[in-house]
Amino acid sequence: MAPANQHQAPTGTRDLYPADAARRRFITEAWRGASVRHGFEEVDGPTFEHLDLYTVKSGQGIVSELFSFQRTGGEKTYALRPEFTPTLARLFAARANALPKPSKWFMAGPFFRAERPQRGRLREFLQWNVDFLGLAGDPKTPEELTRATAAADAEIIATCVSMLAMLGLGPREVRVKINHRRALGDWLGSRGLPEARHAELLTLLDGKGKMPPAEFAARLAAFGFSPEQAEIFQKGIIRTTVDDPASAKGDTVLDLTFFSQAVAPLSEQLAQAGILDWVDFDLSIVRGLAYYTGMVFEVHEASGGERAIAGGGRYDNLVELFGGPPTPAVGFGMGDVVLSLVLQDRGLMPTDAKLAEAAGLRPDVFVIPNGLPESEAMVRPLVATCRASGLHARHTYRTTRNVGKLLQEAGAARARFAAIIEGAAGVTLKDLETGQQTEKPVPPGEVPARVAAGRPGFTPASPSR
RNA sequence: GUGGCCAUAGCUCAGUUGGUUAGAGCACGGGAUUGUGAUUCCCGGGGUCGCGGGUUCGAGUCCCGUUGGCCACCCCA
Repeated sequence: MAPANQHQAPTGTRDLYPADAARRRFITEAWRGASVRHGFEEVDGPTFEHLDLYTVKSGQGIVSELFSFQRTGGEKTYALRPEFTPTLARLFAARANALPKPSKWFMAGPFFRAERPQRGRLREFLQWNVDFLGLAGDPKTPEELTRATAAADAEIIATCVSMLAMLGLGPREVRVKINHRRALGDWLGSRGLPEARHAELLTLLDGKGKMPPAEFAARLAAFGFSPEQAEIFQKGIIRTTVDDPASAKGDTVLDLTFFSQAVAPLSEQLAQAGILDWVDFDLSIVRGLAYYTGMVFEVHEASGGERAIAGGGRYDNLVELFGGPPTPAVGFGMGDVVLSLVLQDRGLMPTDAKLAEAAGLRPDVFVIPNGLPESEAMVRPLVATCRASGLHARHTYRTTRNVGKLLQEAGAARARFAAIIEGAAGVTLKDLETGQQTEKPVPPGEVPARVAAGRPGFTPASPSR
């Protein structure tokens, strides 16, 4: 793409020009806002770790999927972080005794995976991670444990939903698909499926979209499911209500009573959070075969055309695996790539002008000389005075002395005020939104205060304009 | 790692069976216009046509390789 003496960005990375950086900020600020509203505190870790940290959980097979390296002359092998959970577990394990229970943490930052880019996937991306570590109320009885677990699970899902809602997405645009690993496993066991074959079935469920329905049904038959039952799995979605959490009870084709009862406490909590109408219970949500021990969920665009917007679940064994005390935990991750695609496709990404305003990038004042040499000499001092007062002040870099052109530039920069220097007579302040301007020039020294006050004593603009 | 499609200005694209010095719109800069954000008009900077090789009197155009992009597979923590 470029001549030999030029450089290009590595595969799967992005260059961010001002408008791109503004869009990225829009997303990260929404992440941060939802996290803070729900009482999560920000943490972070290194962007690279010892390679071993990632093989503990995922095995050696993971190595080919990540960027690993050694320092020249060094012996230790590092890897750019492909996910946050191992770092999170490491952080929590190191100070577990001193940390409050529960601890509610979030982070947002860059992650790296050495995979071939395609729609919704890059090699460098941003990811928002939200985790609820420990449980409220030191539950002792099974009933207390069930209630506290469901409450934490629902809080995590609610935080995710809250962020999507703030961006203008609703239950018609995105669906939260929830499954329950342990309930599914118990149910399969009750049907007589040996535990050794559960993983095999999960893999099959996970891959249902990549094979014809007939093949899916045929392979389910090997697990003792009838074609009618296979169709239930094919559709996947199970409705539950708070009034009748076991509403699938009457389903004689696929007796899901066990499953429905297992997710009833979560349904109740989701209803209390006011987000049950965002949710489908879906037996085909598997989330790989990794470390999830209970509830798992993914957020998908309703049309199903995109990859998952977010995914997560309960991982009660992981902190212990990384050397901490046994700690129940639940969390999720959301990447910026698919989310951006969904927002763009739905027209929910604000215009550049609105992004600049939301990010606080609008200039307070744009200083314009009226063409006299003495006025031009006053531009930089006035700009400096305004900036020293804490104002966002700009001036032109153009050579033109055409005041109309310069006002146009001030407007294009979305400045709130234009300050037209009239030489020794002073400065005319113009409100660029209302078109009003000061009747008589004001002394330069008064400009910062008048701009800051937002009421610089305007009179209506002349009708001649 | 495998496969398909694609690559001309910052962006969107045109470029005839291979034929002179590669074009348009938008964007950007200057001017018409030392005094008020519009409209209009004029002018200008910008490209070794992704890169390298081959065929040919002649290649943006045809062939091969390569790099990059998009899409799918694998995988998805």
